[in-house]
Amino acid sequence: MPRGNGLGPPWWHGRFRGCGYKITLGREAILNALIKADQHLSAEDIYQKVHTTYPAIGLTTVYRTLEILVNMGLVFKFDFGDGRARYELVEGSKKSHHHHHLVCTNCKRVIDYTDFVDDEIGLLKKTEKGLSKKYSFEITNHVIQFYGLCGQCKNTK
Amino acid sequence: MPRGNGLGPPWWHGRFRGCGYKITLGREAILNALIKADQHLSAEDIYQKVHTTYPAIGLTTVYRTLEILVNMGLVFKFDFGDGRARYELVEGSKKSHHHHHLVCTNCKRVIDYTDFVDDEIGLLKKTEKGLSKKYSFEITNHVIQFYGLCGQCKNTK
DNA sequence: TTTGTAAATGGAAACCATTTTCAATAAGGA
DNA sequence: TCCTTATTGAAAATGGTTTCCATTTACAAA
Repeated sequence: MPRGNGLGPPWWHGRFRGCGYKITLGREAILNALIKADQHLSAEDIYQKVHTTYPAIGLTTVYRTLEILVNMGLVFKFDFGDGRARYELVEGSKKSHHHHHLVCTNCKRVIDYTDFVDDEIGLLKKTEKGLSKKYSFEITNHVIQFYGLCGQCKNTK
Repeated sequence: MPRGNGLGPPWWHGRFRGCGYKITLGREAILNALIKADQHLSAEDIYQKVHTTYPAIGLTTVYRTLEILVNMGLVFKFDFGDGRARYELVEGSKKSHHHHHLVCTNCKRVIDYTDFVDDEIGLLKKTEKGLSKKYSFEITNHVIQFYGLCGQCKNTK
Protein backbone atom coordinates (compact mmCIF):
# COMPACT_ATOMS: atom_id res chain seq x y z
CA MET A 1 0.00 0.00 0.00
CA PRO A 2 1.33 3.36 -0.99
CA ARG A 3 2.19 5.80 1.82
CA GLY A 4 1.61 9.20 0.38
CA ASN A 5 2.60 11.08 3.52
CA GLY A 6 5.27 13.76 3.44
CA LEU A 7 7.65 11.92 5.73
CA GLY A 8 10.52 10.03 4.19
CA PRO A 9 10.92 9.04 0.58
CA PRO A 10 7.92 7.80 -1.39
CA TRP A 11 7.13 4.11 -1.00
CA TRP A 12 8.41 3.17 -4.45
CA HIS A 13 11.94 4.65 -4.18
CA GLY A 14 13.21 1.50 -2.58
CA ARG A 15 11.89 -0.74 -5.28
CA PHE A 16 13.29 1.54 -7.94
CA ARG A 17 16.75 1.56 -6.40
CA GLY A 18 16.57 -2.15 -5.86
CA CYS A 19 16.17 -2.66 -9.58
CA GLY A 20 19.10 -0.38 -10.32
CA TYR A 21 17.02 2.49 -11.60
CA LYS A 22 17.74 6.10 -10.78
CA ILE A 23 15.17 8.41 -9.26
CA THR A 24 14.54 11.35 -11.53
CA LEU A 25 12.11 14.25 -11.59
CA GLY A 26 10.43 12.85 -14.66
CA ARG A 27 9.84 9.42 -13.16
CA GLU A 28 8.66 10.99 -9.94
CA ALA A 29 6.18 13.16 -11.82
CA ILE A 30 4.87 10.30 -13.94
CA LEU A 31 4.29 8.09 -10.95
CA ASN A 32 2.57 10.91 -9.11
CA ALA A 33 0.28 11.50 -12.06
CA LEU A 34 -0.71 7.83 -11.97
CA ILE A 35 -1.22 7.92 -8.21
CA LYS A 36 -3.34 11.04 -8.32
CA ALA A 37 -5.43 9.91 -11.27
CA ASP A 38 -6.06 6.49 -9.83
CA GLN A 39 -7.63 5.30 -13.06
CA HIS A 40 -6.57 4.28 -16.52
CA LEU A 41 -4.67 6.92 -18.49
CA SER A 42 -3.08 6.87 -21.92
CA ALA A 43 0.57 7.80 -22.39
CA GLU A 44 -0.60 11.05 -23.93
CA ASP A 45 -2.87 11.75 -20.93
CA ILE A 46 0.06 11.31 -18.60
CA TYR A 47 2.28 13.45 -20.77
CA GLN A 48 -0.29 16.27 -20.67
CA LYS A 49 -0.72 16.07 -16.90
CA VAL A 50 2.99 15.98 -16.16
CA HIS A 51 3.74 18.64 -18.71
CA THR A 52 1.78 21.29 -16.79
CA THR A 53 4.00 21.00 -13.73
CA TYR A 54 7.17 19.83 -15.42
CA PRO A 55 7.29 21.20 -18.96
CA ALA A 56 10.67 19.70 -19.72
CA ILE A 57 9.20 16.20 -19.85
CA GLY A 58 9.21 14.43 -23.19
CA LEU A 59 6.65 11.95 -24.47
CA THR A 60 9.50 9.52 -25.06
CA THR A 61 10.32 9.51 -21.38
CA VAL A 62 6.70 8.83 -20.52
CA TYR A 63 6.72 5.73 -22.72
CA ARG A 64 10.06 4.59 -21.39
CA THR A 65 9.05 5.03 -17.77
CA LEU A 66 5.74 3.28 -18.29
CA GLU A 67 7.52 0.30 -19.77
CA ILE A 68 9.73 0.08 -16.71
CA LEU A 69 6.76 0.37 -14.38
CA VAL A 70 4.89 -2.35 -16.22
CA ASN A 71 7.90 -4.65 -16.11
CA MET A 72 8.33 -3.98 -12.41
CA GLY A 73 4.73 -4.94 -11.86
CA LEU A 74 3.75 -1.56 -10.44
CA VAL A 75 1.50 -0.65 -13.34
CA PHE A 76 -1.00 -2.52 -15.52
CA LYS A 77 -1.16 -1.94 -19.24
CA PHE A 78 -4.53 -2.41 -20.92
CA ASP A 79 -5.83 -2.48 -24.45
CA PHE A 80 -9.42 -1.37 -24.83
CA GLY A 81 -9.45 -1.65 -28.59
CA ASP A 82 -9.21 2.00 -29.56
CA GLY A 83 -5.62 1.84 -30.70
CA ARG A 84 -3.90 3.31 -27.68
CA ALA A 85 -2.76 1.60 -24.51
CA ARG A 86 -4.00 2.61 -21.07
CA TYR A 87 -2.04 2.41 -17.85
CA GLU A 88 -3.07 2.23 -14.24
CA LEU A 89 -1.41 1.63 -10.90
CA VAL A 90 -1.65 -1.92 -9.69
CA GLU A 91 -2.62 -0.61 -6.26
CA GLY A 92 -4.45 2.66 -6.42
CA SER A 93 -3.65 5.10 -3.66
CA LYS A 94 -7.09 5.50 -2.16
CA LYS A 95 -10.43 4.06 -3.09
CA SER A 96 -9.50 1.66 -5.81
CA HIS A 97 -9.87 -2.00 -5.16
CA HIS A 98 -8.92 -4.50 -7.75
CA HIS A 99 -11.41 -4.14 -10.55
CA HIS A 100 -12.20 -5.33 -14.04
CA HIS A 101 -13.47 -3.55 -17.12
CA LEU A 102 -16.64 -3.25 -19.12
CA VAL A 103 -15.88 -1.81 -22.57
CA CYS A 104 -18.41 -0.31 -24.99
CA THR A 105 -17.40 -1.41 -28.45
CA ASN A 106 -19.27 1.51 -29.97
CA CYS A 107 -18.27 4.64 -28.04
CA LYS A 108 -15.22 3.07 -26.36
CA ARG A 109 -16.42 4.13 -22.91
CA VAL A 110 -14.88 2.01 -20.16
CA ILE A 111 -16.57 1.22 -16.86
CA ASP A 112 -14.56 -0.10 -13.95
CA TYR A 113 -16.55 -2.55 -11.91
CA THR A 114 -15.74 -4.13 -8.59
CA ASP A 115 -18.95 -6.15 -8.30
CA PHE A 116 -18.44 -9.90 -8.42
CA VAL A 117 -14.70 -9.33 -8.51
CA ASP A 118 -14.20 -11.35 -5.34
CA ASP A 119 -15.87 -14.37 -6.92
CA GLU A 120 -13.88 -13.82 -10.08
CA ILE A 121 -10.60 -13.57 -8.21
CA GLY A 122 -11.40 -16.74 -6.33
CA LEU A 123 -11.95 -18.68 -9.49
CA LEU A 124 -8.95 -17.12 -11.19
CA LYS A 125 -6.67 -18.11 -8.33
CA LYS A 126 -7.75 -21.71 -8.69
CA THR A 127 -7.43 -21.59 -12.47
CA GLU A 128 -4.04 -19.96 -12.25
CA LYS A 129 -2.77 -22.70 -10.01
CA GLY A 130 -4.00 -25.39 -12.38
CA LEU A 131 -2.65 -23.70 -15.48
CA SER A 132 0.72 -22.95 -13.91
CA LYS A 133 1.23 -26.59 -13.21
CA LYS A 134 -0.12 -27.99 -16.47
CA TYR A 135 1.70 -25.60 -18.77
CA SER A 136 4.57 -24.76 -16.41
CA PHE A 137 3.76 -21.12 -16.79
CA GLU A 138 4.63 -18.54 -14.17
CA ILE A 139 1.50 -16.42 -14.17
CA THR A 140 1.96 -12.84 -13.06
CA ASN A 141 -1.15 -11.15 -14.21
CA HIS A 142 -4.60 -11.55 -15.72
CA VAL A 143 -7.17 -9.59 -17.66
CA ILE A 144 -10.92 -9.98 -17.64
CA GLN A 145 -12.92 -7.68 -19.84
CA PHE A 146 -16.48 -7.69 -21.04
CA TYR A 147 -17.38 -6.09 -24.34
CA GLY A 148 -20.75 -4.87 -25.49
CA LEU A 149 -22.93 -1.81 -25.88
CA CYS A 150 -23.39 0.69 -23.10
CA GLY A 151 -26.82 2.04 -22.18
CA GLN A 152 -26.55 5.06 -24.47
CA CYS A 153 -25.25 3.24 -27.51
CA LYS A 154 -27.88 0.53 -27.09
CA ASN A 155 -30.64 3.11 -27.47
CA THR A 156 -29.03 5.06 -30.25
CA LYS A 157 -28.94 2.05 -32.50
CA MET B 1 -22.02 -24.89 -36.35
CA PRO B 2 -20.37 -24.62 -39.72
CA ARG B 3 -21.36 -27.11 -42.38
CA GLY B 4 -18.39 -27.40 -44.62
CA ASN B 5 -19.94 -29.96 -46.94
CA GLY B 6 -20.09 -29.37 -50.66
CA LEU B 7 -23.88 -29.24 -50.84
CA GLY B 8 -25.52 -25.86 -50.98
CA PRO B 9 -23.97 -22.55 -50.08
CA PRO B 10 -21.68 -22.22 -47.07
CA TRP B 11 -23.40 -21.68 -43.73
CA TRP B 12 -22.45 -18.03 -43.50
CA HIS B 13 -23.87 -16.84 -46.84
CA GLY B 14 -27.25 -16.32 -45.30
CA ARG B 15 -25.94 -14.18 -42.49
CA PHE B 16 -23.91 -12.14 -44.94
CA ARG B 17 -26.86 -11.49 -47.19
CA GLY B 18 -29.05 -10.75 -44.23
CA CYS B 19 -26.72 -7.91 -43.28
CA GLY B 20 -26.78 -6.55 -46.82
CA TYR B 21 -23.26 -7.66 -47.66
CA LYS B 22 -22.30 -9.12 -50.99
CA ILE B 23 -20.57 -12.47 -51.36
CA THR B 24 -17.23 -12.06 -53.07
CA LEU B 25 -14.30 -14.30 -53.83
CA GLY B 26 -12.13 -12.33 -51.46
CA ARG B 27 -14.52 -12.66 -48.54
CA GLU B 28 -15.03 -16.31 -49.29
CA ALA B 29 -11.28 -16.90 -49.31
CA ILE B 30 -10.71 -14.99 -46.09
CA LEU B 31 -13.42 -16.86 -44.26
CA ASN B 32 -12.09 -20.16 -45.56
CA ALA B 33 -8.63 -19.30 -44.34
CA LEU B 34 -10.02 -18.66 -40.88
CA ILE B 35 -12.05 -21.87 -40.94
CA LYS B 36 -9.13 -23.97 -42.06
CA ALA B 37 -6.67 -22.42 -39.63
CA ASP B 38 -9.01 -22.71 -36.69
CA GLN B 39 -6.70 -20.65 -34.52
CA HIS B 40 -5.66 -17.06 -34.12
CA LEU B 41 -4.12 -15.43 -37.18
CA SER B 42 -2.90 -11.93 -37.85
CA ALA B 43 -4.22 -9.92 -40.78
CA GLU B 44 -0.89 -10.46 -42.48
CA ASP B 45 -1.10 -14.24 -41.86
CA ILE B 46 -4.48 -14.31 -43.53
CA TYR B 47 -3.27 -12.17 -46.39
CA GLN B 48 -0.40 -14.59 -47.02
CA LYS B 49 -2.60 -17.66 -46.92
CA VAL B 50 -5.26 -16.21 -49.19
CA HIS B 51 -2.68 -14.76 -51.52
CA THR B 52 -1.40 -18.19 -52.53
CA THR B 53 -4.75 -19.28 -53.95
CA TYR B 54 -6.13 -15.86 -54.84
CA PRO B 55 -3.24 -13.54 -55.69
CA ALA B 56 -5.48 -10.62 -56.54
CA ILE B 57 -6.39 -10.12 -52.88
CA GLY B 58 -5.25 -6.90 -51.22
CA LEU B 59 -4.25 -6.44 -47.62
CA THR B 60 -6.79 -3.65 -47.41
CA THR B 61 -9.57 -6.06 -48.22
CA VAL B 62 -8.38 -8.41 -45.53
CA TYR B 63 -8.64 -5.67 -42.93
CA ARG B 64 -12.01 -4.51 -44.20
CA THR B 65 -13.45 -8.00 -44.23
CA LEU B 66 -12.14 -8.80 -40.78
CA GLU B 67 -13.78 -5.69 -39.41
CA ILE B 68 -17.10 -6.78 -40.86
CA LEU B 69 -16.71 -10.27 -39.47
CA VAL B 70 -15.89 -8.93 -36.02
CA ASN B 71 -18.90 -6.61 -36.09
CA MET B 72 -21.13 -9.47 -37.20
CA GLY B 73 -19.93 -11.50 -34.27
CA LEU B 74 -18.46 -14.27 -36.43
CA VAL B 75 -14.88 -13.53 -35.50
CA PHE B 76 -13.04 -12.54 -32.32
CA LYS B 77 -10.30 -9.95 -32.37
CA PHE B 78 -7.54 -10.29 -29.78
CA ASP B 79 -4.61 -8.24 -28.63
CA PHE B 80 -1.73 -10.24 -27.23
CA GLY B 81 0.52 -7.27 -26.70
CA ASP B 82 2.88 -7.68 -29.63
CA GLY B 83 1.48 -4.82 -31.66
CA ARG B 84 -0.65 -6.73 -34.10
CA ALA B 85 -4.21 -7.96 -33.72
CA ARG B 86 -5.15 -11.63 -34.02
CA TYR B 87 -8.39 -12.99 -35.34
CA GLU B 88 -10.17 -16.26 -34.87
CA LEU B 89 -13.54 -17.76 -35.70
CA VAL B 90 -16.03 -17.62 -32.88
CA GLU B 91 -16.97 -21.22 -33.61
CA GLY B 92 -14.11 -23.21 -34.98
CA SER B 93 -15.00 -25.75 -37.63
CA LYS B 94 -13.75 -28.88 -35.94
CA LYS B 95 -11.99 -29.44 -32.67
CA SER B 96 -12.09 -26.04 -31.15
CA HIS B 97 -14.18 -25.50 -28.09
CA HIS B 98 -14.43 -22.14 -26.50
CA HIS B 99 -11.03 -21.40 -25.03
CA HIS B 100 -9.02 -18.72 -23.31
CA HIS B 101 -5.42 -17.61 -23.65
CA LEU B 102 -2.18 -17.85 -21.75
CA VAL B 103 0.30 -15.27 -23.05
CA CYS B 104 4.04 -15.23 -22.44
CA THR B 105 5.05 -11.63 -21.91
CA ASN B 106 8.60 -12.42 -22.90
CA CYS B 107 8.48 -14.45 -26.12
CA LYS B 108 4.84 -13.63 -26.94
CA ARG B 109 3.94 -17.29 -27.31
CA VAL B 110 0.23 -17.89 -26.84
CA ILE B 111 -1.29 -21.08 -25.48
CA ASP B 112 -4.97 -21.81 -25.95
CA TYR B 113 -6.37 -23.64 -22.97
CA THR B 114 -9.73 -25.24 -22.54
CA ASP B 115 -9.13 -26.53 -19.02
CA PHE B 116 -11.29 -24.90 -16.39
CA VAL B 117 -13.12 -23.04 -19.12
CA ASP B 118 -16.44 -24.58 -18.11
CA ASP B 119 -16.09 -23.21 -14.59
CA GLU B 120 -15.02 -19.88 -15.99
CA ILE B 121 -17.94 -19.71 -18.36
CA GLY B 122 -20.33 -20.53 -15.56
CA LEU B 123 -19.09 -17.68 -13.44
CA LEU B 124 -18.92 -15.32 -16.38
CA LYS B 125 -22.53 -15.99 -17.27
CA LYS B 126 -23.60 -15.05 -13.77
CA THR B 127 -21.36 -11.99 -13.75
CA GLU B 128 -22.60 -10.93 -17.15
CA LYS B 129 -26.18 -11.07 -16.00
CA GLY B 130 -25.43 -8.97 -12.94
CA LEU B 131 -23.37 -6.41 -14.83
CA SER B 132 -25.87 -6.10 -17.65
CA LYS B 133 -28.56 -5.15 -15.19
CA LYS B 134 -26.51 -2.85 -12.99
CA TYR B 135 -24.83 -0.91 -15.79
CA SER B 136 -27.51 -1.51 -18.43
CA PHE B 137 -24.86 -2.88 -20.71
CA GLU B 138 -25.64 -5.33 -23.48
CA ILE B 139 -22.71 -7.70 -23.18
CA THR B 140 -21.77 -9.53 -26.35
CA ASN B 141 -18.34 -10.83 -25.62
CA HIS B 142 -15.61 -11.34 -23.05
CA VAL B 143 -11.89 -11.85 -22.82
CA ILE B 144 -9.94 -13.73 -20.19
CA GLN B 145 -6.21 -13.84 -20.55
CA PHE B 146 -3.42 -14.79 -18.21
CA TYR B 147 0.01 -13.24 -18.63
CA GLY B 148 3.32 -14.54 -17.41
CA LEU B 149 6.43 -16.43 -18.39
CA CYS B 150 6.28 -19.69 -20.29
CA GLY B 151 8.40 -22.66 -19.29
CA GLN B 152 11.25 -21.78 -21.63
CA CYS B 153 11.44 -18.10 -20.77
CA LYS B 154 11.28 -18.90 -17.05
CA ASN B 155 14.47 -20.93 -17.32
CA THR B 156 16.31 -18.56 -19.62
CA LYS B 157 16.09 -15.72 -17.14
C1' DT C 1 -29.42 -12.06 -70.91
C1' DT C 2 -28.39 -7.23 -70.43
C1' DT C 3 -28.15 -3.20 -67.75
C1' DG C 4 -27.78 0.01 -63.86
C1' DT C 5 -26.00 1.15 -59.55
C1' DA C 6 -24.21 0.85 -55.20
C1' DA C 7 -20.98 -1.93 -52.90
C1' DA C 8 -16.44 -3.77 -53.02
C1' DT C 9 -11.71 -3.66 -54.40
C1' DG C 10 -6.48 -2.82 -54.72
C1' DG C 11 -2.66 0.16 -54.48
C1' DA C 12 -0.70 4.08 -52.78
C1' DA C 13 -0.70 7.46 -49.52
C1' DA C 14 -1.93 8.92 -45.01
C1' DC C 15 -2.27 8.09 -40.18
C1' DC C 16 -0.67 7.78 -35.66
C1' DA C 17 0.79 5.37 -31.47
C1' DT C 18 5.01 3.74 -30.27
C1' DT C 19 10.12 2.96 -30.78
C1' DT C 20 14.70 4.04 -32.05
C1' DT C 21 18.65 7.05 -32.63
C1' DC C 22 21.91 10.11 -30.89
C1' DA C 23 24.10 13.81 -28.75
C1' DA C 24 23.51 16.34 -24.43
C1' DT C 25 22.49 16.09 -19.49
C1' DA C 26 22.02 14.56 -14.81
C1' DA C 27 22.06 10.99 -10.86
C1' DG C 28 24.61 9.31 -7.42
C1' DG C 29 28.70 6.53 -5.96
C1' DA C 30 33.67 7.27 -5.35
C1' DT D 1 33.90 17.51 -6.65
C1' DC D 2 34.55 14.28 -10.28
C1' DC D 3 33.39 10.32 -13.18
C1' DT D 4 30.81 6.93 -15.09
C1' DT D 5 26.75 5.48 -16.78
C1' DA D 6 21.90 5.83 -16.98
C1' DT D 7 18.60 9.02 -18.52
C1' DT D 8 16.78 12.48 -21.31
C1' DG D 9 14.36 15.19 -25.28
C1' DA D 10 13.89 16.05 -30.07
C1' DA D 11 13.55 14.34 -34.32
C1' DA D 12 13.34 10.60 -37.32
C1' DA D 13 11.98 5.97 -38.13
C1' DT D 14 8.82 2.20 -37.70
C1' DG D 15 4.95 -0.57 -38.76
C1' DG D 16 0.25 -2.00 -38.21
C1' DT D 17 -3.95 -0.16 -39.72
C1' DT D 18 -6.99 3.17 -42.19
C1' DT D 19 -8.25 6.32 -45.75
C1' DC D 20 -8.57 7.91 -50.59
C1' DC D 21 -9.97 7.30 -55.06
C1' DA D 22 -10.48 5.52 -59.51
C1' DT D 23 -11.76 0.96 -61.24
C1' DT D 24 -14.22 -3.32 -60.97
C1' DT D 25 -17.81 -6.41 -59.44
C1' DA D 26 -22.12 -8.48 -57.47
C1' DC D 27 -26.59 -8.94 -58.18
C1' DA D 28 -31.41 -7.00 -58.55
C1' DA D 29 -34.34 -5.29 -61.97
C1' DA D 30 -35.66 -4.96 -66.68
